[in-house]
Amino acid sequence: MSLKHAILILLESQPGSGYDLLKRFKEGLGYFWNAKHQQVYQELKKLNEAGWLECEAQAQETRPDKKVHRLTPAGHAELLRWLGEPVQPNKINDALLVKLYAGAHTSTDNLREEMARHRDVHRKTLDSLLAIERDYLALNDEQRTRLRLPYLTLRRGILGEQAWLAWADEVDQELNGSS
Amino acid sequence: MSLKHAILILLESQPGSGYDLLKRFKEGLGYFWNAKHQQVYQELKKLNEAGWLECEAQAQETRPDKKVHRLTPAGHAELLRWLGEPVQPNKINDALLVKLYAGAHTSTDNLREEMARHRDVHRKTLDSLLAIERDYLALNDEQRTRLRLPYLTLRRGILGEQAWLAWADEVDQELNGSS
DNA sequence: GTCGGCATGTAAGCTGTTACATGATTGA
DNA sequence: TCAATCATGTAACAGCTTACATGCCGAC
Repeated sequence: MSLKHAILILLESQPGSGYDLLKRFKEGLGYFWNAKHQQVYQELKKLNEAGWLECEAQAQETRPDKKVHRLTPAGHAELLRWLGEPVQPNKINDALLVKLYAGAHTSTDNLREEMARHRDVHRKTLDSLLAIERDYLALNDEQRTRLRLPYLTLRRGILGEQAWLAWADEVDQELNGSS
Repeated sequence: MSLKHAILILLESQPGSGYDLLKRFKEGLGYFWNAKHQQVYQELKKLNEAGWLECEAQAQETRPDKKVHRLTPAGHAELLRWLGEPVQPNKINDALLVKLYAGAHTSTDNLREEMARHRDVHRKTLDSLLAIERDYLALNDEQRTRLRLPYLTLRRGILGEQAWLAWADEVDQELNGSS
């Protein structure tokens, strides 16, 4: 789908190696697009073969060699083409909800533990998103204007996680009210 | 992942054909687990081979023959095993956010149109979820108690869609404020 | 001396999508 | 007569995960 285009976006603003990309995923895009290192390296290979990237080996003194990838004009054109095309609405496949749906076949304790595990994950995600938001809000006007669209994606994360946690409260109330 | 288990859950409460399952997906589970007919038929084949289902052909007068699948004891055991096991938190891959993140490379109009398209989809989903909720709330106590866990999954859908739409308002404000 | 970070990949397998394929019946 | 519903599949491909594989450097 759009891992290809996520990579093009990241390399458009700054050329880099597969390893660099993985770090950038963790910092920003990774909150709404996941990729493991194996997939990134494979995708980079494909993007090079397609002529959207070019690659230059860069020797380093103390570190292993890097392969620095940068967009070609064709890659830039492809990115613009993709941006002009409608994206498919997301399909959701949420195993936790499948489990809850069938929860009558298992114990309430089991469900409560499962919810607690997931709540921790969502709580931590929300905390780190809020920390990023604080940093953003402390920037000057010019920087905030430049980052206004990435900031909107951050807001999506924040509102989404808050809604998840509000839902988790409803679930806990229901599970405790009738244990 | 858990398409297998979603199918086991649906067949646990009521044996049925692949076609029946697809209808049931559309009515309930489909709001948080998607599957095309091709995948369902293939999965049914695998589940039969694994010994979790058994299958009986059922001739019909005016309609094509049906293959009715039902859980075996091994299938039931597998379902219980899966329910006792923690599920992985969802990974999110949201192409719309990727596009918005890179929105500086395209026009504001393009982004506004994209948002409008997605807003329609989410609005319609929310409406149908709210309609299901109204039906649920009109049920008697006994029925509501029986459906309380599926109802929680419905609530997840409702809260999630409402949060999405609230976010879309923020986005529109930002996109219109600086067109 | 061991753990985490830097840096890159291959290969097998599972999951999911798209395209192709068929054919009857019912209602507008 | 045209579209929708019923009913089932195969085949090729794309996307993603898991396991395997290597090796150096710096900090604690």
